[in-house]
Amino acid sequence: MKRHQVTIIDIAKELNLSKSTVSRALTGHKSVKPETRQAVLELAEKLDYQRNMLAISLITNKTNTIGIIVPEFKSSYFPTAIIGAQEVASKAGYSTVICQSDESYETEVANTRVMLANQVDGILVSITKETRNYDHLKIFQRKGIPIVFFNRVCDEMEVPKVIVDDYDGAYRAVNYLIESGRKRIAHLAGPSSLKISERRMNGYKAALRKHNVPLDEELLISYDLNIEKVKIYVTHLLNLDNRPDAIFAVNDPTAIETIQVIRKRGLRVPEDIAVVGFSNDFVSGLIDPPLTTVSQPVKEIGRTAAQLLIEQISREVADWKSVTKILKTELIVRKST
Amino acid sequence: MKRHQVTIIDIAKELNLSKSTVSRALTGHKSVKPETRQAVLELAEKLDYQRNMLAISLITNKTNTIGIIVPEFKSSYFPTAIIGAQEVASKAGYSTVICQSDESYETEVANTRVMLANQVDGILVSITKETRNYDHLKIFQRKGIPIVFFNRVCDEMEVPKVIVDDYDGAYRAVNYLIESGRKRIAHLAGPSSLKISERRMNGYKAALRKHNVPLDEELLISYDLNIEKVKIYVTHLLNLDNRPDAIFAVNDPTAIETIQVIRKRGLRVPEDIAVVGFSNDFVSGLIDPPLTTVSQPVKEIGRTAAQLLIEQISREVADWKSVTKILKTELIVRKST
DNA sequence: CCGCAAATTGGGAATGTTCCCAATATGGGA
DNA sequence: TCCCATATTGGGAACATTCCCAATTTGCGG
Repeated sequence: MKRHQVTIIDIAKELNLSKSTVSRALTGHKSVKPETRQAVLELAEKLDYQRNMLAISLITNKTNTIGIIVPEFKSSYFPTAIIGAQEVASKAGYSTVICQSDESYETEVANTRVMLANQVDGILVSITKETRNYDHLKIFQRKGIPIVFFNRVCDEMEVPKVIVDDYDGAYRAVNYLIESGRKRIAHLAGPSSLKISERRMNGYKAALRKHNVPLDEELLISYDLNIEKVKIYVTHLLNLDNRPDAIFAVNDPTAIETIQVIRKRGLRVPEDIAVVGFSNDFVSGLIDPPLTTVSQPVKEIGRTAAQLLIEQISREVADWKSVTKILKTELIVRKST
Repeated sequence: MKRHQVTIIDIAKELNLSKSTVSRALTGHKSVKPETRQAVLELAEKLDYQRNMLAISLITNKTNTIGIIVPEFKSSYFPTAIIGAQEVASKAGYSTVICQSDESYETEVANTRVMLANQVDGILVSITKETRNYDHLKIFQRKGIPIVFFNRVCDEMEVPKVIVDDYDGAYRAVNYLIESGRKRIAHLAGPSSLKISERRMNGYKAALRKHNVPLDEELLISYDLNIEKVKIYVTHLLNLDNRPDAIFAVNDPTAIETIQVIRKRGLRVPEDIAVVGFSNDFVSGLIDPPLTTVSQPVKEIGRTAAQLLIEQISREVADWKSVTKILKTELIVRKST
């Protein structure tokens, strides 16, 4: 399928003008006679003329595009964050290229190549659970292309990051469990490669400590977020001699799956075991029983990240302010506790 | 932020070669001495060289990018379809630009401009519920840029489309309700601007007809998919002298909201009123009660659409085969009926 | 050692646009 | 009517790459 594009030269020829004048008319430059501009604009409209951003970007060295790399689309989390980011970006005249790494390091690397080749002006990244090497992301820094992390951040890079106060959220959730009388609280944590897991785990530990509940290593399980494995771990917890009376899950999908497993075993939530999640996924209020969870301002995270990124892009000099914005969480108590 | 890019000319200078040779080495052309290629490749690697797709696309008149325009990201439907489409696209060497029209006609038009300006090789579209004028989409046809509709299609354009058998799915759902003893079945339909609503409504009517149940216009309500309005309509239905004993909703979010409203009124689902949805959203099996719904092969829809699009792109002549692929649905019976 | 074909490399146009600088046109005051 | 300032327009380089055609080098048989 080869096709011919309408170019400013076509318009110029038709109107006996030079391409320079047409270009000026189209970009709204002042020094062009009103009638001329009018004529150009009309003909452009008539011919369905569309400016070729490829050529423009090639010259201006700016694509007005930001890239977003997220690990998955399964929960409502990333789609929601993306909506927030797009909102801010499009208001600032940027379009977005979205890539989904499918929790695979390989794919993430490939995605960064796509972004680089497409000359994005900056990227927003939330890394995969597998990512341990950050060379593919450091390339952006080296090339002077701004990068902002959100949610799943890379600690060894000095760039802006947007996260929520995971520690505090987890602390409050576990604190609530203890204060409502739960004695043995298990934590189904995320992989240690993610800072997010670590912070939530620390919040969990801190709450136990505050109430002088000794940490029982048996009740602390890290897993790789592969949802199928939840069954194994929860079953294991239920089989303990002294089984837990509450489970704090690292995120909502995990909590939801945990509830399913508990129920299949004939136990009741929350009577036998309370369950708490993290993130307040769209589904969490709808399931049975409605899930108690720590809510995050997800859209706001996307907005903030985009804002930070665009700020960096429009900054003249490369003084990466390595700000870390920490947004607040809120404990939403529902029927699962 | 101005930055300098590493170009093939930098590499050429460093190695005392011409840019032509470097280009050939990089693109894997045969007529270049192995040692030369080796040297070029090594230096490129060392300098973090990335080919500038802008320039390449400008010359080849091909961006290897497909655009995807969807109305929303709130349900899991479109994210899932996008995953399917991306899967096929990236296997074929295409990257994707995703735009979300937020159910706004204006935004959709703006999105098509972005796609055009970015010279996408083709687009996948699911229109907004507001879209009634299709000029912005017909531009693509006129320019010879392939377009494929999925889910929410435009009937007045002769291009490939991917849909599910909505009629049949709705028919089977309503048929099931009748056969399980329901007498008065209401239908909370979508806006008449969407063919999808029409087809589902026709399936509803056909099932009634088959069982000689007269169509009660009072029980047939079209609404604009603005989820907040569900409350008004369902309340209205519940206030009828002869209230329905079943509600067939046009999609899952509507069905879920319907259940909430029914329960707030102190009625039970399914004992008092059965509810059926459409699409088998990720959440549908998790809510209370688990929702009976018509499942669609969503990922497969995305895959098929992308496949069709890429076929069109690689076709030499513009013989738009206006095929309409109709995928099968399946009735998933759960506890809400 | 020469000639010729094959292998390898170089030069320059072309892609569609912006932007700088120069060229031309316009108009008002002397 | 002429001049000069201002308004308007034109010409060409530049962006990074590909690709065609031409130029140069290489190697092998005689």
